[in-house]
Amino acid sequence: MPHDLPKAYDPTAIEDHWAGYWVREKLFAVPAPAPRTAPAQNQGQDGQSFTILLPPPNVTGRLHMGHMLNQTEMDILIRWRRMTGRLALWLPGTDHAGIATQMMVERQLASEGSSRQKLGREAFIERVWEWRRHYGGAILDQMKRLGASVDWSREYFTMDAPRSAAVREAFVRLYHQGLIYRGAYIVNWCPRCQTAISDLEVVHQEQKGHLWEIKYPVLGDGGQETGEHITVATTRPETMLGDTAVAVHPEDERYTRLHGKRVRLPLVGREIPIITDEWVSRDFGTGAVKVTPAHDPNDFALGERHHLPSINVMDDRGHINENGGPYQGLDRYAARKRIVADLEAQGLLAAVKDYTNNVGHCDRCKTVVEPRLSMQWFIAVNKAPNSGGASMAEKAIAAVKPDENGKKAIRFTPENYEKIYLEWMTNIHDWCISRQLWWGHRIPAWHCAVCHKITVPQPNSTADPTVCAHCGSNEIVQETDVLDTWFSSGLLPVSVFGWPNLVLPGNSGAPGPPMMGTWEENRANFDAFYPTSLLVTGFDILFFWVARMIMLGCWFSSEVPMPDGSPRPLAESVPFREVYIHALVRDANREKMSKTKGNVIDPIEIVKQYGTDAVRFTLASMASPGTDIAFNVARTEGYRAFANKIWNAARFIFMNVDRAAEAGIAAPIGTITRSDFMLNKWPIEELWILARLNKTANDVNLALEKYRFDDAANFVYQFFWGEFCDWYLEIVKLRLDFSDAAKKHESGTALATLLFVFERALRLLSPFMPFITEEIWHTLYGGGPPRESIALMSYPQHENLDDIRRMTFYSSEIAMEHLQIAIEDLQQAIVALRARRKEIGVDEKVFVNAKIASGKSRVLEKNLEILGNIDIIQRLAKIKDLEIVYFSDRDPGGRYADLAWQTFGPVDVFVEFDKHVDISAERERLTRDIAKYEKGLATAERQLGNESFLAKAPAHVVEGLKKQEAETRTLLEKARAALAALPES
RNA sequence: GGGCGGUUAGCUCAGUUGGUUAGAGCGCCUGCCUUACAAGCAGGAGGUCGCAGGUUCGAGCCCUGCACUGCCCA
Repeated sequence: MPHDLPKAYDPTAIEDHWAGYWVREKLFAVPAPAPRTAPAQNQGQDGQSFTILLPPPNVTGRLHMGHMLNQTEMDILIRWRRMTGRLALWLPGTDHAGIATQMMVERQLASEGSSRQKLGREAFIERVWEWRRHYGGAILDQMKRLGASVDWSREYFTMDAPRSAAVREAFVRLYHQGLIYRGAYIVNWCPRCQTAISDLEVVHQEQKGHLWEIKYPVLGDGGQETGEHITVATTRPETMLGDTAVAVHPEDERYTRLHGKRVRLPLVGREIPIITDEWVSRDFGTGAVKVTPAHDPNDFALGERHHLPSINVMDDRGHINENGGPYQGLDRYAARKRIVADLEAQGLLAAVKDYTNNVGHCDRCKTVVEPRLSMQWFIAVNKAPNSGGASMAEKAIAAVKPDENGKKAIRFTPENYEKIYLEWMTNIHDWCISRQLWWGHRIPAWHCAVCHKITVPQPNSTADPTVCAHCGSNEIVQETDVLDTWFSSGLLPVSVFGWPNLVLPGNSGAPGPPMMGTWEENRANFDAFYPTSLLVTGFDILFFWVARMIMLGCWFSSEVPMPDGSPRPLAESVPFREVYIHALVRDANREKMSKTKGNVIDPIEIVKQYGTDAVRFTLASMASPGTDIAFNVARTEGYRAFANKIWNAARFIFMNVDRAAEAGIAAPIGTITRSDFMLNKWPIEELWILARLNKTANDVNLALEKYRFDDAANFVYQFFWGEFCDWYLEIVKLRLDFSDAAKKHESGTALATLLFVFERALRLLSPFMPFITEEIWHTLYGGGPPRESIALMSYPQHENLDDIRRMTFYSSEIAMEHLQIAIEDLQQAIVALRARRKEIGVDEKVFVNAKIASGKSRVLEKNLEILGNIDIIQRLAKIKDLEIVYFSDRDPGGRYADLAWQTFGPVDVFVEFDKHVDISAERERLTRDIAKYEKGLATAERQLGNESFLAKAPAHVVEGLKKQEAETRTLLEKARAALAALPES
């Protein structure tokens, strides 16, 4: 089997193939567990499943760097857990994204000269569905291309039939529990989107504006103007049309005499009272404020307290309405101009001051939000349900707060998000869930034209009501508002596993809503996969989505009994057990990526240039919890080089497999074939690399447990490149001589170990770089791999070492440590020889004679180890004859003044060469060294002379410092002697 | 206005409960196309850990103040 691999790794040549293969072969599909049969069996309870729900991207979206980071992290974790033997399920899907999608289609209609109004609601919705069928899969296709190991057979959409059924059932249940109400409240209104938006969808931005001070004429008892004025300050003068009071602080002495008086509202002529309220800030503006309950949340609260009327002066486009008299029809900003001008003309404008304030903008379209009074639907998050018990917010707090034993049902990483979450949830306001859109889940409530009451279907009913539940009239029409998109995505953790079908009584054996499966299947899925194990997401949707999933998930899952039939406790009703919050991906200059700045990095473009694996590795290696990622392609270039390194290691290995085959040596993969267990028959590099592989596996596993993607990636990188390639491969070249029949056994066993380690290293790397490892792994098995994919193999674990230990005399930790020291000595000797060669200008290619001297502090056996491996030193440091001597031999006078020798840490080296040493360079180097040693020695001596230190510091610290002091002293002596021995120049 | 975080090598970041002379990748300098790899190999330079105090035998890490900077909430 010849292995013809191109010299440089070309990811584009293989990635599409494997991405398609993984999807086509359904490698990551997790079928529904066997349906549960009574009595209850315990299917998902032993912690063996590992489930992640993909934060659903907007159906209108294109993959950006944030998605790629998010998905890379999830894919690493799910691939890793799958390889460690867990039943690993990753559920993909998309979000119908009410406003965004509607905007997208409206824009399309506009370009055709049409509009949604012209089309009508029904046709418009059909048009959106059509749009979704055409373009809605784009972002998931990108995900497929990036190799995300999700179960595509379980793909969901927040508007599909099962999810719609869940939304309807959730709404009606909450309504009948008294937790959903309709009322006129101040909401954030977007005049462009023509819908209410939640507090979270408003982004505040500092903006330079003005503070207008307006004089309101004070009226006397008879209603006549007294000639006196009260001056109010406002940033939005146009809202004065809706003023219903002027408010001052009760203790503000400037206005005491005006308490109880009335003023005439300029331009409008309405008489309104002056009221007192402690909310008014005496320092703001003039200390007197106008009160417009219909257009400001604070004023609304004030109006409630003082029973003021609310006068809405704007329509849904932000234009002045019929209540604005002569200003009717004007846009809010045009009205502002006119009103200011008119006030000025009447001499009622006292002042105009520059003022910077925080203005709310619509998160979607950046239009300035208008607080506006309107009829909306809300969830009462702080209210107990009719049946009694905790409120939604209380449950959501209990799910995160440590209980009396310090246990948490949901754990956040990084931990500080727990505090942020609890802070928010403790101060949460009722959730406005209605949106004045057409695209979305239409609210299942019917208005009666006769009695004006609302009819909401009973739970567990699929039919829509035909008559009013209160008066029996058949003149009922369905509410036109739709639900907030986050309402449906908040239900996902339960709706993807068959809620509500599995709690509807009497449903056993009957099919649920379309696409939902049977009650038994739903139940089996729920038992196996709920609660999900982990949620990986960005902090930007902590409140939007994470918090809402916790609220809704805890609420609705609590009625699903445990597999054994017992009631579900809070710890088992949470939607996920862990939340990992990742950071923001910024550009190389740490700037937030934005379309307007033009610094957006398209992950697909980068992937095309460098390969998916390299981009994934970049993100992983920088994904330290809590730190933003400054994405720099220089890093990606480095990891493309890493992929290339692995590729070429594979080429080297395949070349040797081929050579061995020609010599009639078969090399089995995955077994170590040493038949001779004698210690001295085990080459030092084999034991060492096996130990390193083992240690690396351990480190990587531990790092991933803690979501330390950066550490995990770096451990693998360091092992593969710094240890496997740089040292082990270079050393093993000595053993791979297949031409010599006498060495057949040795070379065959060396190759077997090489293959053993390489194959495991590929598995170790696979979750991080799935494409290249899959490709090489399949090639390694020459078309007959033990599984369909490396991703289905087991992940290397620490325990593997026990087998190796049993096969050798390295049966103790101490022996392994000894081995570690021995190889380090060997490496140090090689590094020292190479450095010395460089210092004295030996040509890279030339083999020279050399000597090494090691100190008495090093144990004799170590030197023997080196002697036994002298060929390694010779090869790696290009040495002809190597002599090992002791310090006493190398320097009989004890003055260390022999210029031909140089000290490198614990070893002194001598390299035979006829060229002269560069005296000035040598002097510079030695002077620098001496300064460094002197400083180190002074520090050490000061510490060791301190009695408190000796008394209080732990023994190993004192011990270490003493040893270090002695070593530094020797190095200093040597350096001083060498400097003194330098000839004058 | 309230709250949270950050400041460590030229750049981007690690640094576990305070403990021996602070690490990595990239970049930089020097020399090499050594038949796995120039997307490579070998060697090397580079940091008074934002500033000022304090606690301690000992501080990048703990405390106080200051400066700069980012984010969230109102």
